[in-house]
Amino acid sequence: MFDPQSPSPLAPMLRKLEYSGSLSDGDQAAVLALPHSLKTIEPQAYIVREGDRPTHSCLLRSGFVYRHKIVADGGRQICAIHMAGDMVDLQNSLLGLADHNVQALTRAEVAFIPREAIHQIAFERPAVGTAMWLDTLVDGSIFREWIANVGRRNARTRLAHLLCEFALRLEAAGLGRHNDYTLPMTQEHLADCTGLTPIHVNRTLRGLDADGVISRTHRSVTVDDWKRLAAEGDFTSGYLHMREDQLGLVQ
Amino acid sequence: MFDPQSPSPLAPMLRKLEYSGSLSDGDQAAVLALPHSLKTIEPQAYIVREGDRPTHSCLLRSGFVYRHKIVADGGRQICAIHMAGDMVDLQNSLLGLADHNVQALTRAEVAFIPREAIHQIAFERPAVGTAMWLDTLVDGSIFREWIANVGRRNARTRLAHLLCEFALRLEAAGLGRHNDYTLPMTQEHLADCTGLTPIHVNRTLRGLDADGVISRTHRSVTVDDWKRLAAEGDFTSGYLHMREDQLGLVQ
DNA sequence: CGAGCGTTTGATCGGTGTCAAGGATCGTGG
DNA sequence: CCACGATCCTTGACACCGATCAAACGCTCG
Repeated sequence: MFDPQSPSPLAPMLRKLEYSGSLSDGDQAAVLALPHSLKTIEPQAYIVREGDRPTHSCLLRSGFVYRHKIVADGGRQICAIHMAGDMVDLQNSLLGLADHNVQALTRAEVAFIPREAIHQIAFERPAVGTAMWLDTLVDGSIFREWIANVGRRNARTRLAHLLCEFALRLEAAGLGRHNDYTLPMTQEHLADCTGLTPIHVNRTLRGLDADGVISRTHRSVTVDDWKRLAAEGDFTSGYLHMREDQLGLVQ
Repeated sequence: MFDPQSPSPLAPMLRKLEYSGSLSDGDQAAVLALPHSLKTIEPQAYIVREGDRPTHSCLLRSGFVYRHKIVADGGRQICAIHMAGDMVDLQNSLLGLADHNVQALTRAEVAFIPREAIHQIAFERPAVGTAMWLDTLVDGSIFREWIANVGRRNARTRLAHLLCEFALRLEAAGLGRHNDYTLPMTQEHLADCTGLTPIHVNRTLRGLDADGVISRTHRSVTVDDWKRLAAEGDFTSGYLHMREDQLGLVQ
């Protein structure tokens, strides 16, 4: 069922779970041996729709997905972006009724894990349970920061902040470097993350570019002046609750 | 230590924890017997400040508290309001480093519980642990709704939505009725919940009042037309994840 | 090489912010 | 019980950030 010689499809999960300290060999093996089914999701495809009653959580093995809500006038608000290693659906599956949509940003490889298996391992192995609980608390911390971002910052600050967050999370996930990374999002996605229109996102990004804070080519972002970007974005990394060694040279 | 005849100071905790089904007598007794120290917090006093390393969670026994962040230009964004029965500080104390402030809105009676005791009961009694985990997930769900509220709705819709949320949560907590309740917040607080200015909150509330949707006298809100308020606020109760019997006659 | 999607640009509009000042209400202390 | 002071609410005029509308451009991928 699980061959310890070859990397398990669930291996990306360990990185996030070892936030609060490393797991014992037994805990790690138990995580990697969780029952699951692998699936590839096409770009734009929905993983969960608001109103669904999902019975599985999913681990994102590669690619990007985002959570969003649609409001009355048709507007879309993105409330989270997830990348390889993230547990994407504890929120909806444990609560029973999905209160938001989860959609693929790029092609994504996921592993669906039955909710009961998650629940079981959480309480049979407290170190794993604690790690998963903390993971949901970190998600909550990022939600709070996003509330402040869209509620009380202007367009330029919002975007600079978002770029800083992506920089650190991508670097921690081994998907880029904080001062040079590829963002698989259109300006419309950025607009829906920040509560702006795509037109204004465009103008604002060009402003950051013209001022020498960042450079952009297609989807890749180069941070020319990290300290300035962080200052413009009112960004401090505390709310991400990363370990020292994950923060690397930044901050 | 704990006299089952008289109500324990921790009794308000049970209401929230029994969301996912009732707890056994043993679980209930264990919750009520958690070590704790009682304290009264004056209005405006801080319970946790950003940057603190809190070692205790606290149960809110009476009164109201709010979570907020201060951004670079001095603006304040409130990201949650808590009322009697809520566990206020799982987020900060379990994560270690506080990423936001928690402040008293009114005089509040709280019970501080050591973080280790929370952690211990969560894993010794899976039903309690599950209930606490779900509680943090519901908090997260509300955060997501607030992101959408400040990010993609106009002033009138934001405020109507907020009033609907308070209506249901206050009623569920036994602190009012959904169509007639007292709100212990100033218009400045409402502004900081919705990412608006107090002046615009004032104009918008007057508008809702003039249009016969609500009536206001000092801090009390009467909902004259619940269906209309919910429609104006783009409000559906799903994201609150309340039990059927808590939703009462609404929806 | 062509089609489609995403980006860029300009002109104008409107919702919300800002500034300033007056008015109501509540809690406090005499 | 009344007077007072502080806080909160209310109102108006004006400014501005970001939205909206419209159209052209350019890059990618098939």
